[in-house]
Amino acid sequence: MSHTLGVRQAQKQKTRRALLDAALGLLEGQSLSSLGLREVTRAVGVAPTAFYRHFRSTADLGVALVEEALGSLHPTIRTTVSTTGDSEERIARAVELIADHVDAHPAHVRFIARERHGGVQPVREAIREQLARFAGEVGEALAEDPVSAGWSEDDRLMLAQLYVDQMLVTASLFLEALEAGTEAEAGPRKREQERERVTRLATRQLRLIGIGRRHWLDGPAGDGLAAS
Amino acid sequence: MSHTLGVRQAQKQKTRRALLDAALGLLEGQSLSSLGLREVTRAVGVAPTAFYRHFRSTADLGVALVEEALGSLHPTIRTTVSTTGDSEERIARAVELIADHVDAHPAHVRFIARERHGGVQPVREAIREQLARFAGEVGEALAEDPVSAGWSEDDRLMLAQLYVDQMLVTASLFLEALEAGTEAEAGPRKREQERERVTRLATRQLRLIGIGRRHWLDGPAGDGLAAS
DNA sequence: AATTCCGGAGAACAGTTGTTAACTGCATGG
DNA sequence: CCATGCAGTTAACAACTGTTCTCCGGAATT
Repeated sequence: MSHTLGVRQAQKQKTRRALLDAALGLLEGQSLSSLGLREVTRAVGVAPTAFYRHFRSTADLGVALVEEALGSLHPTIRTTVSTTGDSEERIARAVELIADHVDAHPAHVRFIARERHGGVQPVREAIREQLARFAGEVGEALAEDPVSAGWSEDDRLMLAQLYVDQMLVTASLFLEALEAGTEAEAGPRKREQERERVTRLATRQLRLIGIGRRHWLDGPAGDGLAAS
Repeated sequence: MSHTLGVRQAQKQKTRRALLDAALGLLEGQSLSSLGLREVTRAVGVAPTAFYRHFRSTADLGVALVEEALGSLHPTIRTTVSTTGDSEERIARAVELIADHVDAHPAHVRFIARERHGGVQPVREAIREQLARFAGEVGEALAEDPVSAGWSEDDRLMLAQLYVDQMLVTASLFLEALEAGTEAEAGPRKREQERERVTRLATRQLRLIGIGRRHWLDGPAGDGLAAS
């Protein structure tokens, strides 16, 4: 099997990595649709034409970045959702997991949030596809949870999508909190505060959704309260 | 009062409008950070330098677009949230209102979704500010709703933010549904189907949130079910 | 050991970009 | 009616873009 890959392909993948990393760095201050091919190669210290040996265009590179940012996340999400324990504990663990992920890979998170609705169609498509996979997997995990016993698959999927979107919203908030501490002199003091604020907010939002989930099958007339 | 504005300023606002409209059109296929000043003026049929008579930069134009897209939406949202009636009816009305707004102003919706996390900081800021105002107003409206009686302001605001984010997610889905019917031969048949699908999805998600809302104060141990 | 393969370099292309300066014509206010 | 103000024009600038073609050197294959 893995026969150490040869000096040739090793170097190739090395500059490929350099291109991806440089692009990700440059994308902190702009969107993909304005990222120039030359800009990337210049940052790496390589000739513009070398770019074509790895990607057809910057859009192509963007799709590769999507794979890198979301592709390896599927097992993590699966195990997080289908973990056992008290409802409160599971929420706390999920929120903490999101916060840690944003801390570890802020550029990836920013890239996904930015390009999900960005100006490059193939990239939007790639993100949509990955998120749909997430929703499908969360939906499957919900099927094995007694709280969702008796739910139709349609309902499980609508909740799964709610969870996935909520995850993205929360990740984006954590990212903003991270950046709030990088604003000149504001210092890591405010960053900590903001992080705590987002944690509390996301936790309570997930809690409310969880409550709605537990009473979903109480019956259409079982809510006992008319609104106003 | 309004003394017919003079021929001079009338013409100025006319080209200003043309610039804004042309930019909005061009932004359907790219993001603001890649929108060129010359590109806009060329689309209008005006000299590049004329741009400076109206905006300092394309970022400036973007901020103006944010105002235009969200500024006039505050009264609509306020009345929608604090409308009376059955919970189901209110949800249906809200979803329909979102769908109609996307139909009427698709370019505005796409712009906001795209630039909310886009590469131009002042525009992100402007959007964040408007959405925060929305959340605040929804929070106030919730205070006058008996369903949220006894809620802390903090809790009202966390629900309001959940509603606002959910509104944006739903609007974005309706926009995708709209575009699904513009893909070559797919025809308005699929568009209608997709629109119905999104309507059903958003309705049930709001329903679940509403259920969670009604049971929010049932007490921390009142959920009667342990999760797995 | 000789030959093929291929990642990267170099130079050149036509076209684009934002910004400056000095101008023109016309509605406006005195 | 004349002088001012100002939206829009014209021309030019240096810098940048994506893409093509030709070439080089060294690893990979035979």
